[in-house]
Amino acid sequence: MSKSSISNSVIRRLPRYYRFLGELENNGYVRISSRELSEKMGLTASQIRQDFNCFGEFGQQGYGYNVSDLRIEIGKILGLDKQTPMILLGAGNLGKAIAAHIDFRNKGFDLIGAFDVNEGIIGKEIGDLKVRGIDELSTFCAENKPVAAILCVPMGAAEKLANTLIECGVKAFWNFTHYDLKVTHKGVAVENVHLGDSLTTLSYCLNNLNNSEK
Amino acid sequence: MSKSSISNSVIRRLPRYYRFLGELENNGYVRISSRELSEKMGLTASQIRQDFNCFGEFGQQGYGYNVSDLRIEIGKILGLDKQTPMILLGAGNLGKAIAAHIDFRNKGFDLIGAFDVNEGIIGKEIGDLKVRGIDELSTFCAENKPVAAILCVPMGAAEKLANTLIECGVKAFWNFTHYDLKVTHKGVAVENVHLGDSLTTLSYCLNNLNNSEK
DNA sequence: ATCAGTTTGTCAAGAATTAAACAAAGTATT
DNA sequence: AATACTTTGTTTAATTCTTGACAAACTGAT
Repeated sequence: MSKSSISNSVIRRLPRYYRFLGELENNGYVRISSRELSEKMGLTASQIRQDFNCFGEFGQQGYGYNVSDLRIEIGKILGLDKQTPMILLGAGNLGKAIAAHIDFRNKGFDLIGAFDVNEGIIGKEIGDLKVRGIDELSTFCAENKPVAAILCVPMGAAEKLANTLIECGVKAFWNFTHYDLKVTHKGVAVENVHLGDSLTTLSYCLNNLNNSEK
Repeated sequence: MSKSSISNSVIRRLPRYYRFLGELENNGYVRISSRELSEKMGLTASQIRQDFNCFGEFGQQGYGYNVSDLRIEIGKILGLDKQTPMILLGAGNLGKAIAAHIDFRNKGFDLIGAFDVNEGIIGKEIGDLKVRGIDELSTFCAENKPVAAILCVPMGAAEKLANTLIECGVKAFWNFTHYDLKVTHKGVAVENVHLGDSLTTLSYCLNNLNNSEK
């Protein structure tokens, strides 16, 4: 209720801070200054101090920041102390790979179900989950109350499915479809991934390498 | 040599413009105004006009933009008229899924090889490619001159592998590892994806939904 | 051909983001 | 305990990005 209006730029940097602090901790760092962190991360020390100050005063003059404490604080800000129940929609190549590849527990989520329409996929195992038919979706949601969903379905199915899920109480979408999911409903969070756009951007950068020098 | 210093914000929007223009064309649109496009994309018309103007004058007063022509122009800007040879490093779950899921040809690339260290994976098929052992990498590069690489290897292997590939002539990296690949070498393009950070951001947004209203 | 309406390209104002600067408050060593 | 050094939190300045405004130029209908 307190910390409204954190800028999007700051939010986008938070996961990276969290990641670097974890690595520092693993490498035995107990404390770190904004200057040293800025060198490791390729940012300015000023920006780091200002980012952290959006959420409170975590450092100490003359000392710097306690790595472990700061990491825990940022983890709380990111909601990583929670375990939001999440389901996967679309258990094809990509959905399966994401379910297997991501460490959900350390990202604030708990993957509790997977669904597909393809008869050839239904019943198969993904990790310790069995893929369910999409017809079981509403019953499952009523019983297990998932709050987040991964969308790995074809573009055409995305919008309708998202609306169904919202009716079932889903409040967060991690969207890998080619459909730009809009945040029309209030109180719903959307993260559009768009791997294709990412690769397209790389194409631009590659083809304009020589021009980029000022 | 002409169009230096296009801002990163503009570049990040280009793939989305290209995508939307493709959909418009498929839906039979011949022309579109910045105002109408802005409504569809959720941007301001002013921003769209200024973005396009970074690259030339593609519109016509009183008429708008020709959808097909504009799409082709943006495609050229993005380098999508090329077919840059690309290889995949790490053909596990994620690598396989990406290779299968992405339409490389329409993103300016051509996937010509896949490599792994795991004996259980070497020799398997990914699409029409056979996974090669990593020991074949330098020979393959010498013969086939790949210019881009997808990194889907464990974090610990990323940096060393990237340096090897740069020596082999690779100039663009699509990096899915947890390692933040830095662009130290001049003339090398890097696109770090970091799916974990994306999910972490979603966790933040979900846990701060109520606070985000001003 | 003229005229009302539309839409671009561009300039200038406004916001937002990033960087620099520095006093205040700590640390560490003598 | 005193002094030199370090580093934060915060203010101020610079830069970048976005939006608003409007003349110039075109369309399309009369």
